[in-house]
Amino acid sequence: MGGAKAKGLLGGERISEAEHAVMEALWVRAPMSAAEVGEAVGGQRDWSLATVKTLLSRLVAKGALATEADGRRFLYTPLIERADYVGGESRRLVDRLFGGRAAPLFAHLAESEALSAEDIAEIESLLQELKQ
Amino acid sequence: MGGAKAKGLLGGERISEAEHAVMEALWVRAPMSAAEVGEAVGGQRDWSLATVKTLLSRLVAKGALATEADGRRFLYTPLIERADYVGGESRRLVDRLFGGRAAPLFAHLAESEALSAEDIAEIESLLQELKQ
DNA sequence: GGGTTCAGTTTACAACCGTAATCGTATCGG
DNA sequence: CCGATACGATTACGGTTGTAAACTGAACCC
Repeated sequence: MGGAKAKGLLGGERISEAEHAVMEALWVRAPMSAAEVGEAVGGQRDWSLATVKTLLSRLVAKGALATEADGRRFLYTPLIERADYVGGESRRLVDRLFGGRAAPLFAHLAESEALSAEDIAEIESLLQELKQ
Repeated sequence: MGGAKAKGLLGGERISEAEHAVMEALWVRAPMSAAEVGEAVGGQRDWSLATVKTLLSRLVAKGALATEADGRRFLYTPLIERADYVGGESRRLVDRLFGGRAAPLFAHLAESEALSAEDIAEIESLLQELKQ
């Protein structure tokens, strides 16, 4: 289900951190107008509407968002799936810091107490599934 | 073992990706001169020595490296530990993409086949330790 | 001891990022 | 019909990053 070959971003353009916040809003609900996106991210970041518009434009330019005209304005919709983005970023980190192996990442998270009891239980059951 | 209070980078300066490659070289062996670092990273990136020097200077400015005079040149040594850097970056990713929970990260890595059989075995034994 | 060499420092410069203000124009209310 | 609005597009601008050349001063070799 998606992620297999869907490369996303044409040419390997990367999504910046601020842009990512905009994507998150649109992954929650889409399509949305610029104003709606501004309102949606308003809780997290303190951006002027102008800033949101700039980010939306850049994301469209990067091929991460599609626009659909709705009267005099645009509605924006993600062109890449959150799962693909998240997977890509995770992989990048694992590659860059752990030589592509996930186990050391796990060890680090565990060591730094970033794992809650629920996390551990959850991961355990995931492992059970994987082993089948 | 380190990481407890060793904050690293003064003021929260971030290490860029290119700079990180330099840090990796110095985490493997330190101290090293600029020329030695250039040689060490030569395999990975195709940088001119000038580029390496720039990166070293920036890292010193950021408080990530210490310099020690050795005749007419400097020897560079990391001021932050790799474990701290890696831990911080991992945490940042988990916070940004998974709301701070590590389990979904694993779900993603698992789903995207980023987990090898060894990874799974290794994580399993780590889990056993954690549960004690 | 004067040129060559080597090392760090300064300067460069385009792309990208965060953050916006301004501009131009289509629309809407009166 | 006209001014106020609401939008997207254009322009801005300082900081960071990647990548490197030019500069400068010290050390070393004839």
